[in-house]
Amino acid sequence: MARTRITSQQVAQRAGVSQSAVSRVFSGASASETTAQRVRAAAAELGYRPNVLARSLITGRSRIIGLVVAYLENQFYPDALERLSNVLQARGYHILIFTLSDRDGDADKVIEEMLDYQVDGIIAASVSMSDGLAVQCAAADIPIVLFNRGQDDAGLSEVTSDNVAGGQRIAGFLLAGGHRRIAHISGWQESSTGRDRTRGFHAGLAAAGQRVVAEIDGKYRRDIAADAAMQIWRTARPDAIFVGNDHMAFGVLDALRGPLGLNVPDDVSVVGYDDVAMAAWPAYDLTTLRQPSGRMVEATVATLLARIENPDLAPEKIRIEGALIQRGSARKPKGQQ
Amino acid sequence: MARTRITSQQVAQRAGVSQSAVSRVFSGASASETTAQRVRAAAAELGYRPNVLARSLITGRSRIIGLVVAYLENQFYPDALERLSNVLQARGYHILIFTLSDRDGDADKVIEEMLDYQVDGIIAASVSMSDGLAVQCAAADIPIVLFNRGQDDAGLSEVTSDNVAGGQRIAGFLLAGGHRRIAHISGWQESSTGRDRTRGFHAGLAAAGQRVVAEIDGKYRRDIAADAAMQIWRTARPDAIFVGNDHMAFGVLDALRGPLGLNVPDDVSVVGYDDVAMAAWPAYDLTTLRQPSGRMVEATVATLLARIENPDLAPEKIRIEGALIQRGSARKPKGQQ
DNA sequence: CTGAAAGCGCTTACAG
DNA sequence: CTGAAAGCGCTTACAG
Repeated sequence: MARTRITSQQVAQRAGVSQSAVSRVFSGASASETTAQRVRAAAAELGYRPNVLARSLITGRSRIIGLVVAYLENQFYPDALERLSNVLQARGYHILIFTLSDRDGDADKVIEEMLDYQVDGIIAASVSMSDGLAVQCAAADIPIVLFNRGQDDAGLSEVTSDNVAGGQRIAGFLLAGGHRRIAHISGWQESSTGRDRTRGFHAGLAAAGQRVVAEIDGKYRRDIAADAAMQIWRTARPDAIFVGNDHMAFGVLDALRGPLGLNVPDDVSVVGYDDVAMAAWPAYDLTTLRQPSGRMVEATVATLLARIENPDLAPEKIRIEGALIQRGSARKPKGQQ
Repeated sequence: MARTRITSQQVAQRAGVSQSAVSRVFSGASASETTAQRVRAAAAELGYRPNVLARSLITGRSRIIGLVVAYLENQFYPDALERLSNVLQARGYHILIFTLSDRDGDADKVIEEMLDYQVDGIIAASVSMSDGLAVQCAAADIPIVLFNRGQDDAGLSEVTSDNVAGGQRIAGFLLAGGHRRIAHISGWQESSTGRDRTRGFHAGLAAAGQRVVAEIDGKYRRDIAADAAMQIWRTARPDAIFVGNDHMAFGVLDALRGPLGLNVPDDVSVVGYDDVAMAAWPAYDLTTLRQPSGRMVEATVATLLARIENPDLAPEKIRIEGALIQRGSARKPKGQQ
């Protein structure tokens, strides 16, 4: 069976008009009402729909947004992906997905493939990228926005929460709760989010003349974080642990309550970062700093589409405030319920 | 700044060959070694990469696979999505994502949009589709495979686990464990997976002269399932509950252990379906029937690409066996540890 | 092996 | 408003 999609030519023939006329009614250009009706009737009978790829060849707009994702096991990302897709779909764009097989590394190679598909813009979630690559995209005039990751040097747009302020906030909260032996299982220190949260956290402790009693890089991996929790407990006996994201915090809670048989928060408080849906589930009931995924997605799409429509716009660095969500995994400050 | 991608024409000029020659070396057609070298050198200097969209216009192959997804909050799907993307990417295809905003409903509209993008094939995960639509895809000669969903009437490919056998297996397991008041919070009964698991479960109970003491449709939603658990406990006092998927089972466990203060499995056993990563986490430690996501993905890609490359192939219905994974949420049969 | 030419399915000036 | 024509960036017979 041959692949036989209907073309505008065939519609034109059936409607008794020129192919250009058909194109005009489907691209919203001017056409008389009678022409439009005949074209639409013919198209409906034939089941015609314009070939988006052919259109994009001439318009230079594919209406495809390339999305690089990793860490899909961290609920924050599927959630963001779904939101991004919905918002973009509503605005007539679609997402072409690129996953990173080996964690870091070849974001660059993947972006080259995106360019092959003539994407109108790129969203890189939880991914950094080489400066050379950023330059290449700039040269090709493809707007990029980093989602939940920052990069100082390159002139890229980025949308993050205020991770430094968040880390600081958590330090203040733990201190106010009377914790004095505070440990940290950090987010991956090769990522801006990991570094910023840690930096803010340190600053918050330092402001009260304190410092962490132990610190290990959890690298955003559940298993590494769980091991880190065991080790930190054995060596430092903390009364609180700030974990660099919720995904790791769940592993930490499991390790603390399971193998170690500890009571959270009586023996030790645990605070995460993100406020993914699971953080509210009774099994974890995790105190955490919310990254407002919905608002981050809206900002991402807004700035990306704005730059697609107007390439002269400068890159933006957008920082969204998040709230501390107090649940049961951390002792609360006195005088507060 | 104008969008200025390099074209094969420019490479040809720089290399001192014809545009066809450039095309040949990049499409793998025959070319002399000297020509190939000059072309590659010129391309490298200019940063040329072929325009995939232009290529697909003439070859009739976009190397884009449309993927419809929903239920991304159920970890089974992001996991499958990541696997699908990796496997397809390795074979030179990429995924264009389409999310369903309102649960059921307009899978059809979304598929029309996919056709506009000239996708080479479609994977519909956790989605059914109207027969009319299936016919339309057949007419356009676009292979479709339903992932984790079946549809009897239409001549579509599908990849599922053996849900009937799975439901039956779980019934046998619970019976062998000495349970006698068995309840069921079913997977969505408008979906083939939900229906099949329930059917197998009923059959398994019936084979031992038993039937469920209570049953509510959880519709694959955590909150509905949690409410159902409360209601079933109040009205029927079951000693075991089979929940139609893991995602709901987590909510059921939270409801049983939290508000109801029950001990699982001493007061009541709980069994899920899927074996998502979280099922192995200590907080849930869920006994469940594994759907082998990796094998399902491989089968999906294999059958889809086979039909893309050879359109005469008939649709396949592939059923993959899953194992029962015994963990701590359900009492085990006597004489077994 | 190689170049000139036709053509994939559209959009968009250009005349009329 | 409308049609004929050029052209988007490629691939692929067709001659040579």
